Parts: sequence; structure tokens; C-alpha cells
Amino acid sequence: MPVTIRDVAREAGVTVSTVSRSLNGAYGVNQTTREKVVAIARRLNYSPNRVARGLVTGQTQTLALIISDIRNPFFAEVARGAQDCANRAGFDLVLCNADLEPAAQMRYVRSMLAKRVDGLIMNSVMLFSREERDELAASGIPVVLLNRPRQTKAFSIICADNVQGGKLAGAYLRKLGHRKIAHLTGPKQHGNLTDRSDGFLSACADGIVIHGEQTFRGGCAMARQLFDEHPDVTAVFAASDAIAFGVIREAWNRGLRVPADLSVIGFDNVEVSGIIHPPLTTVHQPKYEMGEAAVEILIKHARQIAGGATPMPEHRILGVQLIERESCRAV
Amino acid sequence: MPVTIRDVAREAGVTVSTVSRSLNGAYGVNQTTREKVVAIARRLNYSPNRVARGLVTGQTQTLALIISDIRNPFFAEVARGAQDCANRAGFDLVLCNADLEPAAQMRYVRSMLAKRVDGLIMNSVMLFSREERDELAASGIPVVLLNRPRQTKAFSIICADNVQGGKLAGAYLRKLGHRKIAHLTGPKQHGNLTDRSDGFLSACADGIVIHGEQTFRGGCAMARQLFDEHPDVTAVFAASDAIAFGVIREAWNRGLRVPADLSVIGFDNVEVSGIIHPPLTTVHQPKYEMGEAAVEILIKHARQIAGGATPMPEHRILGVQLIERESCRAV
DNA sequence: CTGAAAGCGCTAACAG
DNA sequence: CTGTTAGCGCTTTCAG
Repeated sequence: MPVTIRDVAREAGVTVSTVSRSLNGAYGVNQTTREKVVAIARRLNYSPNRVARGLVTGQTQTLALIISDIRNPFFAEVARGAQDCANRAGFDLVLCNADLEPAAQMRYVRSMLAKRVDGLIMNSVMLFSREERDELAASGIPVVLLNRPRQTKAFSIICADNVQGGKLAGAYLRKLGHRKIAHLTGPKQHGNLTDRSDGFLSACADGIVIHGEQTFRGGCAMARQLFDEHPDVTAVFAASDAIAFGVIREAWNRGLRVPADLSVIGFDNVEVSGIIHPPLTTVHQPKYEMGEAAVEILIKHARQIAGGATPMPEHRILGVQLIERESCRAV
Repeated sequence: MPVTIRDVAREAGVTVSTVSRSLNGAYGVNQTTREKVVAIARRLNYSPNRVARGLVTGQTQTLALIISDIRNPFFAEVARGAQDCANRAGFDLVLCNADLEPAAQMRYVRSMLAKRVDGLIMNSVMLFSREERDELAASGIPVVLLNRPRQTKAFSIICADNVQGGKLAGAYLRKLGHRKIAHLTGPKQHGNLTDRSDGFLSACADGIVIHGEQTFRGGCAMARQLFDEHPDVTAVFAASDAIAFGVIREAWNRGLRVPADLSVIGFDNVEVSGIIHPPLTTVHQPKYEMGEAAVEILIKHARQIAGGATPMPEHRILGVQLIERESCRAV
């Protein structure tokens, strides 16, 4: 049904190879011939079948993004950065939501491999077993891991400077004069969050640390526990904005005013943090840029592989930034 | 590098056609032969090259989702529903963010067509010109439009019952006893929003309608205008949650308490509406289900096309629902 | 039930 | 500079 390279060739009175060369800007085509071919291709509304091209070149100009959930605003922002960057380079991005299930994640990986994507971005927990990791590495396609600071050295890694972010938050609260400070975070042993805790504790060695669920609900629950057990706390550093929102909600419920009675600082700087009341002071992660960086690396590596080279995995840590809004005050 | 169907065939001592048939569950293969082939394929860790298969079958098991911006929580939710549904059927989903630019949108459409996706979901404004529309229709792949109530009859359409939603909101505010009610919405002549307005006006014929930008900032701006020009208004129906958040923010700035001094109802029911203070009463759109429905239609139509049939475009309107939270009160 | 052969639409040597 | 030839890896008639 659609017009093929053969149709163009016939119409132009040349062979398909000449058409291919003309359209792909390869050397060795008479300028006049090329122009003629290009004109005819345009007139026929010809568009090369990328599947066919992919089969012969071995490259699909497609990347995969395997994350836990696109509804998480953090990932939405990363995805947008990744897609924009991919688009600029003529690549497409396929989206996979694997939640936190290793099995789902691995199914997606295999499916993407079978579709011969040129690269893979993944986040999500404890990826696969040793064999699975080897399987991926053996596939020979570039992989960048998102936010997995201490992972194997076989893949590239992009993450924000979580240690620095935690330190920034802790130091800021101390500078405001707070002395009884709590840190509400997710599960222990969670790469990112552990780094944030470490950074925080380096600035507030006597900080109270409470673990829970890294969600709005989790934030509510941890805040309840905190208010019950440590009513003298004057400031909290939430390991994510979602947790911070829970803290603010719970503070409201207890009649505590933020920031009058309680200072709260978050982490991530998701869009809503500027919209809620009070506007949330938080540590900004360069989410969009992380997506861009991941794709940038992938494309570079894919080109190297196409050129016969073996790319070196790259580990890039992006800077964070304190965003002062209205949820903290000096005491 | 990767193991091909030929490797399996050689190892099994049969030809590639037998391997193909065995693996695809086609009729006419000796049970014993099939089992042997399957076992060997598994042992070799064989996974068919989907690009090659796509070239011959003409189907890629891939769908495209062209939206304005995945960072918009509305689209994130739709995307998640779409991706889940696609995944269940063995399809993948490629994500494109075209913002509101017709040119970008058309580039994505063409790119997806060239990659031979099996179907297309699009939202975004005033798609293309007549020729562009014809070009898409001529491509012969199924298309479903998101939230474009009054579009051409050549494509399928999924949208929420916006008229009903507007009516629900208006009737609710009246039932609470409000008489001076304002409706803050986006640009005029915007399919969805116009429907919401119409529904609202059918319940509140004397409602004040203000047009602006359909964003948080736009909500702030419209609220300022409203408070200046109509200080006696006791309730507002915002055409989207984003606008409602702006109204609440601006109310705070003016010292108006929500809902004590001003009742606010939104539209969409994005996740944050349950997180902000006060929790927002709003009209729920079945976003996830809209994504699912879109993919469901696409896949059904793709199968029909593969079977030689010509699918009939389908128009599906999904029901909405009033979510009562704490931003409205009776007067 | 299985094999041989053709071909999807394109690129890429290799000749001429 | 252009044409001929050979596949990429798979499915699918068509024979046997």
C-alpha cells in the first residue's frame, strides 16, 4: 500500500540503490540525479520504511525507558527530558511501567531487546539476579541506570547528588536556628534515601531519623509518630516532597501551623511543591536534565557500538539546589 | 551476535520454517518435533527478532501515544492506563510530547507512520489541516483522538462526559445554596471546556463565566479578576483542578478562607487534589480508563485491519463522577 | 508433517 | 556515478 523505494526508483528511472544513496545523503551521486530523485520522492510522499531499514542496519533509532510509574511526577519529568533529548537526535522512546516488580521489569527488558532498541534506561529496585544482569550485559546494548548509586560497574549511571542534598537541607535548618530536627524517610537500605540521610546526619548529627513509606500516606503516618514521640521537634527534613506533603497535612490536623510552629523541607521539587500552601522549601533534583543526560549517554554509546567501538560506562552525578519557599522559618 | 532462528534450526536438525511454525504455535507440526524445537530454542535462549518479523508481517505490535506533555498529571494517568492495557495485549507504547505545536505533532505522526506502528492515540489541539488529516486517514492505521469531541468522523474518539460533568458541578453548588456562582475556564472554543461550560450553564443559567489560561497561573489571574469585579461571588467552578489550585492560592492571598468564605470545585480529580488543603471537591474524569479504552479500540481495529476488514471508527464517552471533599460548603 | 523458495523494503559491498 | 547482487531474520506459500 504505502509507496516504497522501488516506486521512487521506477518513477525516477534509476535503481533503488541510487534512490537510497540520494536520500541518505551518501557520497557518490550526481547532484542532478540526486535532486531529481529527491523531488520525485517528495512528490510521491515517500517515506522510508524504518522497520526494513532497521533490519539491515541493526539500528532502530528507538530507546526504552523502563520506570516504576509514569504517574510519579518525578518520572514524568525525567521522561519528558529523555523524550525531548531523544527527539532532537531523531530517536523515539518507548515507555514501560514496571512498578517495583522485578519480574515485570525483566519481561520489559527482554521485550525491548527483542525489538532491538538501541538503548535502555531503567530505574526500579534491585534489578535482577546475577544471570539476568549478565544477560543484559551480553546483549551488548548500552544501559543507563537511574538513581542506583551503588550498582554494578557494567552499566552507566545517572543520579542526583543525594548526599549533598541531604547536607544542604540539614545545614539550612540548623542555620535557621533549629536544634530539634527530625528526618522522615523511606525504607532503610534504599540507595538514594540512604545517601540523603547520610548527608543530613553529617550536618545534624543528633537528628532524629524515622523510617516509613515514601509516599503521602507514609508521610502522614511518620508525622503522627513524630508528633507523638517528639513533640519538641521544630523542624523536619522529609526525604521526598510526597512525604513532606503528608507532614504538612498531619500538622494541619494537629493544629500546628507551618512554618510558624513547624518548619518543613522536602526533596525533589516536584511541581506541586510551588502550588500547595505553604509553598514548600525543598531540594531541587534536576529531573529533566537527568532524563536528558541518560539519553545523551545512550545515544553516544549506541553510536560508538555502531562504529565498532566498546563504550565505557559513565557515571554522572548531577548537582542539586536548595529552593527556598515559605515552609521554613528561623527560630 | 544474537542467536537467530537459523541457529535453532541447525541445532534441532530441521529447517527454519519448522522452527517458525513450532514457535508460533501454527498447525501442522508433529508434537514431538515441536517439543524438541521449543526445548532447543529455550536452551539457546532464542528470542525472535521482532524487527524482522515486523517486516514480513507488517505489524510491529507497537502503538504510539502523542500527547502534549506527560508532565501534565492528566496525561500521565492516561498514559499509564494505555500502557498497562497495551502490555496486557503484548503491545508496546511509544511516547511523544508534542506540546501544543501542530508542526511537532505532525512530525511525530509521520515518524510513527514510518516506523509502522499499529495504531495512534493523539490529543492536542486543532490537529492538522485537511490534507494532513487525509494523509493520516490514507495511512490506513487506526487512530483514536483523545478529548476531541467534535472532530472528523474518520477517527475514533474517547472522551469524558464533559457536559454532564459541568452540569454536576453547577447543580451541586446550587444545591448547597449558592446563587452567585462563577465559572473560571480556559480559552473559548475549546471542545472540552466548552462542553463543561455548557453543562454548567444548563444548571446555573446566570453563572458568571471568565476565560483565561487553563493553568495554575491562569487560575490565579482569573481569580484576581473575579474577586475585583464580583466580590459577592460565593462559589466557583474551575474548569480544571489546576485552575482551582490557582483560585485557592489567590483566595489565601486575599484572606478568603476556603470553604468558609468561598466554595471551590474543580475538574479532573488529579492526585494532588486530595493532598492540598483543603482537599478539593472535584469532578472525576476516568483518566486511566480513557487510556485503556483508547488502546482497546486501537488493538481491536488493528486486528480487524490485519484480518482484511475495515474497522468502523468508534466514539466512546466515559462517565464522570462528583468527588466530594472539603472545599465546598452549604450557605 | 516438513522442506525449499520467495520475499517483506531497505542498505551496502562490489562491479562496471 | 550508477547498476547488480546479496542479504538482514523472519513468515509464508507451495511442493513434496
